[in-house]
Parts: sequence; structure tokens; C-alpha cells
Amino acid sequence: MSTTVGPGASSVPTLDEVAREAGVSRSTASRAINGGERVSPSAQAAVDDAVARLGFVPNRAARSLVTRRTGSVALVLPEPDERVLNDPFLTATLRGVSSALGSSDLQLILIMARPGEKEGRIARYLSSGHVDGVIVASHHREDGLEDALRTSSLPSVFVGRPFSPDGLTFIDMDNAGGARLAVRRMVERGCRRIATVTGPDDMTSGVDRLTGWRAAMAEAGLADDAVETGDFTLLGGAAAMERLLDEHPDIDGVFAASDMMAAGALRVLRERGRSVPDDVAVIGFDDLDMAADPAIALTTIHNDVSELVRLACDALLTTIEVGSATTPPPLPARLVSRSSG
Amino acid sequence: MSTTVGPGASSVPTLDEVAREAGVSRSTASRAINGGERVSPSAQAAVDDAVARLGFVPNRAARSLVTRRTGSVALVLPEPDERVLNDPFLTATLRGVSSALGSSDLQLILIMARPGEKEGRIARYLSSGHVDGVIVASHHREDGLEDALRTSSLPSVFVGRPFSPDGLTFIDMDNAGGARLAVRRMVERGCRRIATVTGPDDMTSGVDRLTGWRAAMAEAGLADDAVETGDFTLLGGAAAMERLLDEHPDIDGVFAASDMMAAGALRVLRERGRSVPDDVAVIGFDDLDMAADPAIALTTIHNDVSELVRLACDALLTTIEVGSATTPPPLPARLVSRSSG
DNA sequence: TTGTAAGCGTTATCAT
DNA sequence: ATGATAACGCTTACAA
Repeated sequence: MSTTVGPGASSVPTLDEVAREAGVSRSTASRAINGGERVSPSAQAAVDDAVARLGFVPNRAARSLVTRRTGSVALVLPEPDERVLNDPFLTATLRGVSSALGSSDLQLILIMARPGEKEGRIARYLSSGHVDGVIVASHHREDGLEDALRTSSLPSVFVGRPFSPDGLTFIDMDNAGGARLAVRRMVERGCRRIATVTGPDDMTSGVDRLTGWRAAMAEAGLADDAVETGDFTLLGGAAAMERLLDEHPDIDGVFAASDMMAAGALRVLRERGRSVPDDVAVIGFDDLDMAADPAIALTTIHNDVSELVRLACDALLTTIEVGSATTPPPLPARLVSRSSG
Repeated sequence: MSTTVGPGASSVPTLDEVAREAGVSRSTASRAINGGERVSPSAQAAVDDAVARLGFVPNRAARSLVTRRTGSVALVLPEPDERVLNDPFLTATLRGVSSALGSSDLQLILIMARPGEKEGRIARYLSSGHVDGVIVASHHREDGLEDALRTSSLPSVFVGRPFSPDGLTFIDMDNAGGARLAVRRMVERGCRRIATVTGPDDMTSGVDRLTGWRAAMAEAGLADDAVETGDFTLLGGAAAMERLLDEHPDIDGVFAASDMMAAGALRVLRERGRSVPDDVAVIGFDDLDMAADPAIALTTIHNDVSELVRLACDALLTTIEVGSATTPPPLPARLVSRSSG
């Protein structure tokens, strides 16, 4: 019925065509499509009809050009993709954001690190107006995200304290407090030579847990020289534990800054014939499912990722709508007692 | 230096401002920014300077409005997010697409199912012009994606045969052939009462593997009545195995349409005191890492997901650039022999 | 090589 | 309630 323009000219209908088909002006059609404020029932019906008949879908580029809204938010996880998919902490973050967004009608855009990453690719993508907001988790000191987002007007929320939090909003748990809890528990249990397997020092979660460990060791009047760095992975934790045993054979307690690293440490301790917790107590951090596994039974500091992420999403949505949000106090740490320490 | 318009008026610089700052016209600035065809070295330098000074980033909405390119492609996995993150097959797909895109400068948009999913939400998102192309994997008969993409002009590639492949391009392996291989192997090994734990019948991978099983059973002159349906999960496989043993206590071989289901079947068989492969042989499908685990040692049909996904991405990029791509023949199936069957 | 001008498809303002 | 009309920020003929 329409003036055909040749083969392949079907393509996507525009608002103009809908308006024409409905016998109204483009503005009325637009109003009818968006909520229908101030449009007569008859016009509304005509437009609805035309939309259905033509299979009209608004062009988002055109729409966001004028509304300055894209309808999507980014989750930035500056880690290689295989890491993102294998690390339970990261998958929990992804899951949390995905479900928190489920209720809103925002689309999630997942942005991970890429092999030969040219510095600033992610920041550039974010500033190019493709998203209405950003959640950043698992970020590193040198990834440039903090400065980029601080200077940008793009709403953003960090999961985990940024290195320079000024002008940035973030959600975090009390990492130092958690480490303190772990040390105190081991001290109570009679440990006197307590080591730590720390996280990477380019991540605040690693830094803060180490700080907490040092503080608690000082409080207890214990030496804080048994420190080895891991990378939050099982293998990294195992390697750190090896070094720890080589250099400090007398340790009787280990605080690992993540459950994954604790699992690696446990494996090494078993291989080296140390019994846990009798010879060496072990306490992890995160309280992943694996910690509750009877075969592991890891005492650990609970980290409520889904709550953290929920709060982050709330804060982000608030920022997008209201224009700002505040950084709440850190979530308190809680020790979950199992048989390892 | 610029005419300030009040507080908060800093915001994002536009191409116009860059042009003014560089002392050239907007079109010259545009050309300089996009590749720099036909711009004098001096103009180029001036523009580059201005861009750097102003921190200009092109507005993608405006750009895609005219170029009709968004610079992103969607990966659609119509499964709930927890499923996506826990199923090794799906994570492999995600990883594959992510790395295949790494070389191009396309951004990946991950789209998963949502709890109260209103029918067609995904299709609507895809047609709204937010992406240049789509890869669909793990799709179901009733998810509406096939029709939506068939009628749409959006480039798309399915990983796994669609139910109605006409007008759609897809990459698949020889699922029926794989099932046949499994049955023949068990027949060779002396099995005569072979059951199957099938996949869901709203997915072609489930259907095709069942078809292959039936064909091979017929070829061997065996009865094909021992069939129970699973959902590709471990629990589903276990439940199906229970039913199988209840109804056909005499079975001596099981073809499970996925390794996850095979793992569930193995667990049930062990619990019920049947030894594998002596009492009952078991063959899975997919060849996930877990199949190679010595504690499982599952004979299985190899499924080269990363290759499948690579081909799918290639096909998609071709379609986006050239306008069309063809469906290649299915990848041949290969049996990987381990101790379970 | 450069600039002018015409869109791309929406929404938003403002008379009517 | 409705409809012109002016943006939104960019690319791209076409002219100079």
C-alpha cells in the first residue's frame, strides 16, 4: 500500500511514517508512544495501531541524541575475560548487577579488559556517551579509571574503595576490620606467629586487608614480618604459602586475604604435612561457597558481595536520576567460624 | 577563555568547539578525526591539538544516527544469569565471543534472560538499533528470536541450528553424528540395552542428539524406548538417570546429551551400586574440562565450542561488512575415549 | 584541500 | 489536545 521504492527498501519504519499512517502529526505520535501524556484516546489508539501494523521501534540513537539518555549502564571489570568468568567474586558481582538492573529497564553492558589493551580504551568508551552510568569493580591502581571518572560528569559508583576517593562515590566493606577480626581470633586461639598472604598492592582490597592485619598484629604485640603477596588466585595463594613456609617455618597461623588464596595455602600446608588448624590455623576472606564445603571448612571473613552490589546499583540509579549520591559507611565485617582456624 | 554560561556549563565539548578551537570548519575537523582523508597536515595538527586540549570524544549517538553503525554487537544468551555464569558451555561461548571481538574494535553487549521476561524484550532491544549485529547461542524454540531476526535486517548468526533455519545463518556441529558415534561405540563394547538422557526438546542440540541416537539404535537393531529428558544440568541428568533405572533396570549403556548430565548420571549409578563401565557404560557430550578429570574420566563427544564461536564471529563480521554470509557444513563429531564407556 | 549545507530520527518548546 | 519548528551532534555530498 505504501509507495514502494524498490527491492530492499522495506527497512525500518520511522516516526514520520507512523504519524502519517495514524493520520496525526509527528509530535502527537511521539507523545502517544512515550507514555501518552496529553493525547486524546482516539489519537492514542490510531498511533498504537500504526505502531503495531508497521512494527515500529524507536531509533535509540536519535532518541538519545536529544534525551541524552541511552538506557544502558556499564559494568567495568578491568580483568581478562577468563578471569572474570572463573573468579567467584567477579561472577557474583556480574550476577548482582544483572539482577539489580532487572527491575529497571536499563541494559547492562559488560566491559572487560582486553589482551593488548591500549591505555584508556575503556575510559574513552565510557565518555563517548554510550551509557548513562558505570559501576566499576575489581579496579587497579593504574587503570586510569579513577581519574577519568572523577573528571567526567558520567554517574559512576565503585564497588570497593578507589585509591583516591575524593569526588568519587563507592561502596565498600570494612576490609581492615575484617583482617583485624581474623588476627584476633587466631591470637585468642593461641597463635603467636601469624603470617599473611596479601592481595595485590595495586588493589585497595589487598592494601586495606594488609593494613588491618598490621594494625591487629601491632595491637597484639606480634611481629608483622611474615608477609607474602598473592594475586587473589588459588595458584598465587599456594605460591605465597610456599615462600612463607620456606622463610618462616615456625608460623602457626595464616590470614589469607581471599578464600581462593586460602584454598591454595591449605593445599600447600597439606602437602607439607602441616595439620590445620593444629599446626597452623588458616583464615580466609570472602566466604565463598567453597569455604563452606565440608572438605575445606574454611574459617573466613564474610563478604556480602550481593549486598555491596545492590547498594552500588541503588547509588548509581540515584545518581543518574537525582544527580548525586553519597558514599555510605563501610559494611561491617563478620567472621564465620569453621574448622580451619 | 570561553564564554562561560554559568556553573556546571563545562560539560562535553562538541565537534563545533573543536573546529572553532582549531580554526577550521566542522567538516574538516570531522575528516581529521576520522582517518584524516583529504586534510592538510597543518589542519590535521591543529585539530589533533584541539581534540587533546578539549578532551573531545565524539558523541556516538550522533555519529550512529548518521552512519547507521553503533560499534557494538550483542551476544544473546536467553538463559537466566546464574545459568550463564555456571554452565561451562555458556561461559566458553562468552569467552570465545569476547576474544574474537578483541581484535576488531567492536564492543560486546551481553544480553541474558531476565526473571519476569516480557516476551520480545530482547527482540525489541535488538531492533532498536543499538547494535550492528547479533550472535545467538543456547536459544529455545519459543523465545521468538528466530522469527524476529529472520524478518529483521540486522546481521545475525546463530551458534547451533535454529528450528527453522531458512533465511538464517548458523554455525553448528554434527550433533546427530556425535550421538551416532556414541551409540556405535557402546554397541561395539557389547552394550545391548542402551538408554539416553536427552536434552530439552525446545533446543535443537537436544533434539538433534536424540535423533542421532534413535537413528543409530535403529541401525543396530536395538529398541529405542529408554529415553528420559534432562535440562543439560547435573541435577537434571541425575533425576533422569533415576527414572531410567527405575523403569529399565536392565540397561547397560547410557548416552547423555551433555557432560553435565553425564556427571549427574554417573553419580546416581555410583549411588545405586552399578559399576561404570562394567555394569553400565556412560558416554557424554561436549568434552568439557571436567570430562578429562581423572576422577570422572568420561568418554564423550568432543564439541569444539571455541571454534564454533570463532566461525560464528567471522560470519557475523562478514555479514556486517559484506551484507551476507553462508551457513557452512556442520563441524564433524569426534569421540574422545576415556574409561567410562 | 576546504567549507557550506543538508540531513539522520527523535524529543521538546511553544503557539494554536 | 495538537502541530509546526527548532534543536541534539555528527557525517557527507557537493561546491568552491
